[in-house]
Amino acid sequence: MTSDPAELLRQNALSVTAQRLAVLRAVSARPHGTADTIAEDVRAEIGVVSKQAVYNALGTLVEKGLIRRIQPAGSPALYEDRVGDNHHHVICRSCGKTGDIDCAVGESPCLTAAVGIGAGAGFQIDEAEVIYWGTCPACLAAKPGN
Amino acid sequence: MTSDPAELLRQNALSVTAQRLAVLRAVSARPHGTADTIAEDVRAEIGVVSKQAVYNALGTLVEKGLIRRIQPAGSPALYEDRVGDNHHHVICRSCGKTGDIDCAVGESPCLTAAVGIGAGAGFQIDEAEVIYWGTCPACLAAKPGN
DNA sequence: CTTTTTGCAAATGATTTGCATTAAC
DNA sequence: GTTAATGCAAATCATTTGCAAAAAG
Repeated sequence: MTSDPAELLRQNALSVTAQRLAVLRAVSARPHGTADTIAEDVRAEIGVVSKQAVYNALGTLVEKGLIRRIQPAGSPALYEDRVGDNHHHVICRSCGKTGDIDCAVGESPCLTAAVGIGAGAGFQIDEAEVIYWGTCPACLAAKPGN
Repeated sequence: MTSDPAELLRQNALSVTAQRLAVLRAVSARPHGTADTIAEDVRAEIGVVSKQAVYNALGTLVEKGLIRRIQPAGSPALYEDRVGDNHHHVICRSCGKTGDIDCAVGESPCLTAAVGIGAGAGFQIDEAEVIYWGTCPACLAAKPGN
């Protein structure tokens, strides 16, 4: 089906370029990478890419729903290729490590939970962005008291 | 108890300055204001304030837990004085209007839901940041099809 | 050949940083 | 008088924008 990156692009009326393919691959290979990280990975793969090509590709891919953008407070945006499943993220305050968390409450609990409540009543919710802030196991071990 | 702003500052080992008091008041008076909005409000109250004093005050107050910072993707940070209660936010994609949403699932469902799950296992969660994206009633009415 | 994308540079916007001046304690 | 906070300017960082050159369809 849509397992082939090039095919995936074509299906979305996008030109198939080496940069986009590399970006797509980089996002898959290293989930939760920043635009910078991805640019590096892409460079490692196809030599050179301009920062704009990366931003451009990422933006387009997000628009088409091929990848997802996560924007944590105060940090650069992260990108991942898990789309369509309602999952959320944990971010370590110390090292920035990011993990996935499958929503524990069911299918899309946050969305249903939010509809028609108090001060936010009447809003037509289309997306729930959930970020858990905390400390990852490694950092917990490294700095027990400190 | 801590109803007096000046007292509140004192309790947190902070100097009581006109700017901080005004910032505190502005955040209470206009929840979900941006740093800019707050700066304006403060200026309306005490004449002049530098942008830095505002950022400074907001940063300190957030650190001390007197106010809360909400950072929506791609938009300037918002500030509010509702702290300590596990509530979330809805933001309108069209007009940016922000509303509060009391967590429908109970006390601190998101926190408990997250502990010890799959890829995020072992994280010590200390905060759940939830932002619902959608369209507010006004914008829904204004642009039905468009 | 026409349209889209890349690449380079410059622009934008929010937030931070450095340091002298000023106010708080 | 000493410490902490303000104000002004400059710096930083992620991301966007504009436009010519290059590649895709």
